[in-house]
Amino acid sequence: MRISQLFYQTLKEVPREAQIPSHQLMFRAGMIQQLASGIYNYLPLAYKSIRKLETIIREELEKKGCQEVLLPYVQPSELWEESGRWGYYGPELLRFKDRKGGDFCLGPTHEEVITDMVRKNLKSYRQLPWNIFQIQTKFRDEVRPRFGLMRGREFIMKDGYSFDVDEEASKVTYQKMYDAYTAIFSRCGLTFRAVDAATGNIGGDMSHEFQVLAQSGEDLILSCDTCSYAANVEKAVTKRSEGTRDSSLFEEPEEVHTPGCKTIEEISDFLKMDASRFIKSIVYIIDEEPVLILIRGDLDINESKVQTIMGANSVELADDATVLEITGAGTGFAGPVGLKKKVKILADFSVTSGENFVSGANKDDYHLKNVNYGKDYTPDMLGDITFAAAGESCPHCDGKLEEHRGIEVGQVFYLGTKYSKTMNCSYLDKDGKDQLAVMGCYGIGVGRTVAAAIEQNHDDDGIIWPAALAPFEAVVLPLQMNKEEVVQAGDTIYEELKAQGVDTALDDREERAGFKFKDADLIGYPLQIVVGARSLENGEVEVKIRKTGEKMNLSLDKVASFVKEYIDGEKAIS
RNA sequence: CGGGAUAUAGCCUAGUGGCUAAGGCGCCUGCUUUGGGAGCAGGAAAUCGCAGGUUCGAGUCCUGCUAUCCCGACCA
Repeated sequence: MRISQLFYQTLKEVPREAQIPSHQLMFRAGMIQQLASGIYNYLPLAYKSIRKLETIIREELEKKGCQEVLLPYVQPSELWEESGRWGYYGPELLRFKDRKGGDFCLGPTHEEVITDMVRKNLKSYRQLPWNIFQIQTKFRDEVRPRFGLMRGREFIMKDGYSFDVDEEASKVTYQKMYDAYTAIFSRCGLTFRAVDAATGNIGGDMSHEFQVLAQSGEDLILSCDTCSYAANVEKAVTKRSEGTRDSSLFEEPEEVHTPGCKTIEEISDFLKMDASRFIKSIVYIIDEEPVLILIRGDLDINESKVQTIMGANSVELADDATVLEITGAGTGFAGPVGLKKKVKILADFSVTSGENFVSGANKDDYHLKNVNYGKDYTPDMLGDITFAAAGESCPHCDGKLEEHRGIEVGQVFYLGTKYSKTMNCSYLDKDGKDQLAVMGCYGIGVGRTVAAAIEQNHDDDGIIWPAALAPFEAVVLPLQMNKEEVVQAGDTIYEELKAQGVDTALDDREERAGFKFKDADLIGYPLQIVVGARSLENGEVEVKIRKTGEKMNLSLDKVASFVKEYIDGEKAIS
């Protein structure tokens, strides 16, 4: 590619909107343009990187026997009603009507469509396994899109779905996909961790996220400093169980007047007691049923763990009216004592250690002192529903958990029969009996992975592309465009590199040397081949390695082979 | 959805009720220059987010709307 013809423009300044390095740099390097909140144009440089990632994805998936399709991104409501998700998928699902008044949505994911497609073709166990994927634009009307390609509303995603005869076969497929993902992100030259993940409302009961480690990551992950355990903070567990109490220390409950003290902070200040001496009692609506959740005052409820423990589809806070109806008091004065018959109670292990807690009294402006687990109340369910934290023990070994920030670039789910059941996707087994297909699903955020690569690889001057994702692997920079021999040498090297199969750009613009250097650093070509009058006198050019800043002089006849070798070496790193 | 902020040329900004809306980056022309975003001279480019209002006079004040960003809640 001759850069004089490339559709792009680099900028010295960034719009105020761009907040994180990948967004700023992609903007400055002329890779993306915003069209609306969370919706972007991909310019040639960005799309080249995206296509390179897509190629890696295709190669690795095809090695595992996956097949590529392309499904519609406009989907009829009927399928979503069948799976039940039309009802409880929120406004994130962009819905609209066609001219006949029929309900449609833009696909945020494709479980429904793929399951429908497969069930129409699936007859016999002999056909399975099937593992089908697509790379396509998705739309999710995120409440708060941000950070450029990191969290867009419209984004490119690879989504794949597997269909197996039974759980055992499906778990083999899951492992294959896990391995494929590991290979994909390794080939991209990314530093990442595969972590245990929550399954959210896509359902299923086993999942890993692939997290690229980066400061600006939106996800918090915990990993063991000793073994391979790593998990999203939503899912991370630590060694926890029911605690112990000394019942000889139990005192009788006693009401205490606490006017206006609704939050743990207020009541803790008012009574001059530490937050850990309180039981936080919060009413949730879990699958339309109220549940009172208890946790120690200094801890937070991990809704994801609640969802898992309850096997629920939705977990949300109850509104004030519901709280009043159930507890007989305004929000802020709920407590477990005396509510046993009115509402189901879920307690965290944290309330089972120690004695004489303070909780709400289910009476406006009153709290109850000396509340004891097992004596004054007994929850219906007990479990670990708090967040794990750095410094706690690893659940698998004696190590300690440490904290990292991560960007979720991929996720694999074991779905079981969640969708094949509601949508009746079945086959006949050897005995002629009807069986449900067992499914898995597997996603990669394509644009996000490219952005994550930049988050992880940049400096003050610009992007430092891993060779595998670089829009161009090398750039040739003729410094004096008015000198025939420089232009000639540049052209020759450029042609040689292309002939070697190196994806090369030639900066043939009538610009000064400094300008070309700045642009090359910003765009982040892994190698810069500097053709200048000075070194050309010795029959040499200078090669700069963007990653290390290292510069070396090479004779003209050695350049192409050096570049080829270097790039191949970089791309082989995994 | 709650809280906060912003909206002036393609981009970054100045403009604090009063003359023709100013500067930098970028763009075009010419000259000069050619190893780290050069210099000089000239030029094009703005319905000051939209609508209404206050005022002799509004980019500037008020109201409404829209869009964008930030924090939080949310997020297969």
